[in-house]
Amino acid sequence: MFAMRGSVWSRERPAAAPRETLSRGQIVQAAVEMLDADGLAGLSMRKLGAKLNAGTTSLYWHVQTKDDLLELVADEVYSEIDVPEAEPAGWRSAVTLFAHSFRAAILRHPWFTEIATTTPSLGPNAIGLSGRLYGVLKAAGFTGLDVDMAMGVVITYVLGVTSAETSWRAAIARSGQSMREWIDDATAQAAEVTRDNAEIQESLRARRGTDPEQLQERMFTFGLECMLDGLAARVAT
Amino acid sequence: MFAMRGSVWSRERPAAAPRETLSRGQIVQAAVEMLDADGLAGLSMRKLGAKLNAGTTSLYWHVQTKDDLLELVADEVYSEIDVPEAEPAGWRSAVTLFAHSFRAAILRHPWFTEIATTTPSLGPNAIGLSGRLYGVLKAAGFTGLDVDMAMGVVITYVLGVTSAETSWRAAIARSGQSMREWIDDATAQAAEVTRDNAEIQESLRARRGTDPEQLQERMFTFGLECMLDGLAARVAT
DNA sequence: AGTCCACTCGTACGGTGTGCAAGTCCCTTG
DNA sequence: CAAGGGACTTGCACACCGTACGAGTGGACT
Repeated sequence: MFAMRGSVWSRERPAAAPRETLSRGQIVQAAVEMLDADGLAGLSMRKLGAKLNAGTTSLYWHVQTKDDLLELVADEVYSEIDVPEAEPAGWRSAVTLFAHSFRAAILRHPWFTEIATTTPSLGPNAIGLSGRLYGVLKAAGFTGLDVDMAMGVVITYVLGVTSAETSWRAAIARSGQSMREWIDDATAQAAEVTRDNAEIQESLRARRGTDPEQLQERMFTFGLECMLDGLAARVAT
Repeated sequence: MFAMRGSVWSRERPAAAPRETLSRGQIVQAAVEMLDADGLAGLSMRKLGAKLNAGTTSLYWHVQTKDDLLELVADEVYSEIDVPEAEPAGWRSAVTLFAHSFRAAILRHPWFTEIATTTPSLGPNAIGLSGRLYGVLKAAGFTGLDVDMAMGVVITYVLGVTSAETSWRAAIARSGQSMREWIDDATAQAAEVTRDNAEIQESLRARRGTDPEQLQERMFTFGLECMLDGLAARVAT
């Protein structure tokens, strides 16, 4: 042929350029985007393949199963969470910041709770995070099993509260109603069931009108403070 | 034919017996049994129909959608939970008993967490339970929003901790390993990732051998006590 | 030039939830 | 007793799912 070996034309792309290939990181990242956009129920291997311009089953060379992928994706979220050092500001402040950072990450990725409450977190980021939190609590003066328990209790508290939060946000989104409408309906339903309890009726009426998102955050810190009070009472100063 | 009208044979069943028909309660009960046996992933409308000797789509006359059925089924769990009165033993004891009763119910129906962290609980049993808990806390001296927050915080704490617990139990069951093996593997994995953190290494080594189920319960009450300490400090005596 | 291996992908299988329209039974009314 | 109507059941079909499998392809090595 015309092009000789070594001529410019014979290798438009650098000859050594390895074939463009899918990678695990690429897949995980695309999955995160898709989850953020469509939620857990909206993620399918077929759609994910299409989004990456790849055949559906190509993904299965890089990832054993969809559940495995979800574990990878969940571990990605842990990488977004801060665990400050205990040093200058004290353990209580560090744990508080951690908790808020955790909550913020979850609210950015609401699908996270569904995965995290279903499969244990054993990815490197999750374990690394535990390690740092462990350090903070140990430095705070907790000893023996108390370190593990304090850690577990804080983590699961955050997960529990935010699960509740994301679940009703999702329910509202599913219903197609506005938040206001949905809450009014739910309150009406509650009122119906508890119609013989005057106190609750009054409380339901009283709470109407307060911003639920803000209320949710207040509750989060309220419970966190309670928890931390209890922990503080159990640490040898 | 031989049998005359009115003879015993012509109507084995009392003639007026209305056609045997599916009922919502029947469906819910069968679903609970199936869930207890096979977990959430093991429940399908087809299998449920078969179990009830009914066509699959017959169920859809009594229940709008599978998700609706799951809500009904979850609300059934709430009916198994005790909320003692605050009266003789004090609010703290009542809430403690409630929390343990809640946890016990969840451990009996591990699939519950997956539903409860996904969809808000608005069924009559759930709301009724909230009402009673509300009464306890109000009687304890909480006022205004604090009642709601205290209630929410306790409920979500229990849900959070037990979610973690059921999730690793399920993971073990899925893996086919024994609990001991699985934990050893997980610990090894954690050790690998945190290999440069001497404190954790030591802690991991120390915890090997303690019964994880018992440890889980200790952690549950540990966190609960912390929470209650914090709450106690916030209630006007 | 030939071999090997990392990687891709089309096809197919056995499931899933559920909309739809036809059917069956019983109770009520004429 | 006949006819009508509504409560309830059901088979079929659709669109979608996760993934096992085996054939294919391209680049790097010998």
